[in-house]
Amino acid sequence: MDNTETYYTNQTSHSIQNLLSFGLSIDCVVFGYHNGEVKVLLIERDIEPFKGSWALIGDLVSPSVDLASAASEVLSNLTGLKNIFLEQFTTFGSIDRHPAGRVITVGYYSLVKSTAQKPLASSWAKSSKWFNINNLPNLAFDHQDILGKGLETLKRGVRYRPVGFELLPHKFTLLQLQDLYEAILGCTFDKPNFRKKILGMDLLVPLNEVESNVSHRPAKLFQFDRERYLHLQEEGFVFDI
Amino acid sequence: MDNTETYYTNQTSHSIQNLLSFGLSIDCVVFGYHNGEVKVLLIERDIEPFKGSWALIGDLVSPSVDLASAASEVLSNLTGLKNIFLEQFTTFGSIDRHPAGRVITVGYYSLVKSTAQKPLASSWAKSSKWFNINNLPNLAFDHQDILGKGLETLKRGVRYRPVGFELLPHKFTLLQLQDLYEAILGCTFDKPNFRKKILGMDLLVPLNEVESNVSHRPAKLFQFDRERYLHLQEEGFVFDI
DNA sequence: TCAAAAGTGTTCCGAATACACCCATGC
DNA sequence: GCATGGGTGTATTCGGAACACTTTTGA
Repeated sequence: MDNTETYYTNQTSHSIQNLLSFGLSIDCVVFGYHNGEVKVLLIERDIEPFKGSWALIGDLVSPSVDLASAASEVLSNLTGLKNIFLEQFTTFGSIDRHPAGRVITVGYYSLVKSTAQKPLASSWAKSSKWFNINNLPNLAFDHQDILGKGLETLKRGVRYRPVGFELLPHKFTLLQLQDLYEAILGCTFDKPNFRKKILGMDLLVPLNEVESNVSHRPAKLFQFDRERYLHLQEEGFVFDI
Repeated sequence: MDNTETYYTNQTSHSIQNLLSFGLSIDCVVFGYHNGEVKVLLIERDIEPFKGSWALIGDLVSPSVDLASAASEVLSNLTGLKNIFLEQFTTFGSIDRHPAGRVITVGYYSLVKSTAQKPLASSWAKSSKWFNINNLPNLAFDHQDILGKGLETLKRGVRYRPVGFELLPHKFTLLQLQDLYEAILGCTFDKPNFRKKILGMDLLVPLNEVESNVSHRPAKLFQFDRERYLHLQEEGFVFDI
């Protein structure tokens, strides 16, 4: 890796230092859902810069690991969360976005099935907390922008792909599903029509189970059938709410 | 930028070298359209590695310029193209994607109004050429993947946002527009219905001009009204073909 | 007058909407 | 019984698909 200069002769100033002078980090917007509220997991920084500020789940990346693995590792190191939905959206590269130097960050977003447990395993963070997306604190770095873009991505994604189920327990009622969509998209749906539409897709498996401990008629529980979705998708079906 | 170590104490091996050992590049999938064919602009590499191979419009990025500016510069340096549609899609970060070391690349795609002119201004490339997207040569690096992802992004984008117009001349006929959509999406549309739908959106301004030199009834020319689109968008209108 | 493409109108069908209504459970 | 949410059925409306048709030009 000595004379990378020769690989790109049209740029005049590609010394080795220039070629190698980027830091790379990953910032992950972790979304959760509980009691009708869409939430984001943030950590409180216990170190400078932005000590005491809230921030996204993020860290620098080691050059020895590829991007997708790095994202999983960051998430698992800082929260203990593994094997959950994790997808790249946008890369942020303003010159001054990190006070320590030029750091590019790749934005990921993640969807968690339950916000009940405290997901922090071990980290340099003082604490972690779920925040309602409509009531966020000030964030470190440019994390406000990143979170905003991530939320946009979620809103778009949830309409055309069956990713909403990643935020619900495996077994859920149709009303829970509808409430989730209403919370994310900020609108309301007609209950009978929502049922017809979602059941008509033939993607939900009705279970022989109902809610319990509710002071009204208990609702049937359903489960998302991923195999079925993949099969339908191959035939040209497109999920659309 | 001496002791970045202290900023991220949960990672054990963040020496300065590790923090700073990423190369950053931009690869841009430049799309064009001509005579019913969707095309991609490629350059023939005149230097190692992959000398003689075709590659996307791409180059290393200097740490002193931000990501969006870098993308414009790469495009303009290698093709002379300026002020055209340019948008980020995905970032690629496999460990071994560049033989010279760890280089992350941010994928952009660009839409060009005419593939008629030879867009190469000056570069380290032997030549440049427009290739039909259905008849591509072998590509350098992981550019096959990047191009594929870029094409996916274009297909999705063209359906829900009025970006198709970026590939047509300012004045165009409805059939040209329809042919463009059919070429990109790989399907056919019913002519009367396509007209009704697109005109019903109220986004096209009919000009007092017609085609010339055609051996049939000349078609009216239209123009895309961007102001109108932005206005409608604010009212909640979503472009959809 | 013919070919070729521009451009219009009309019917039909299915999906989305808007509601009205009944059902099961806890208190 | 009654409050609460679960669950079903139906009439209406709207947009898209299919397709038949007329118009205008060059050769």
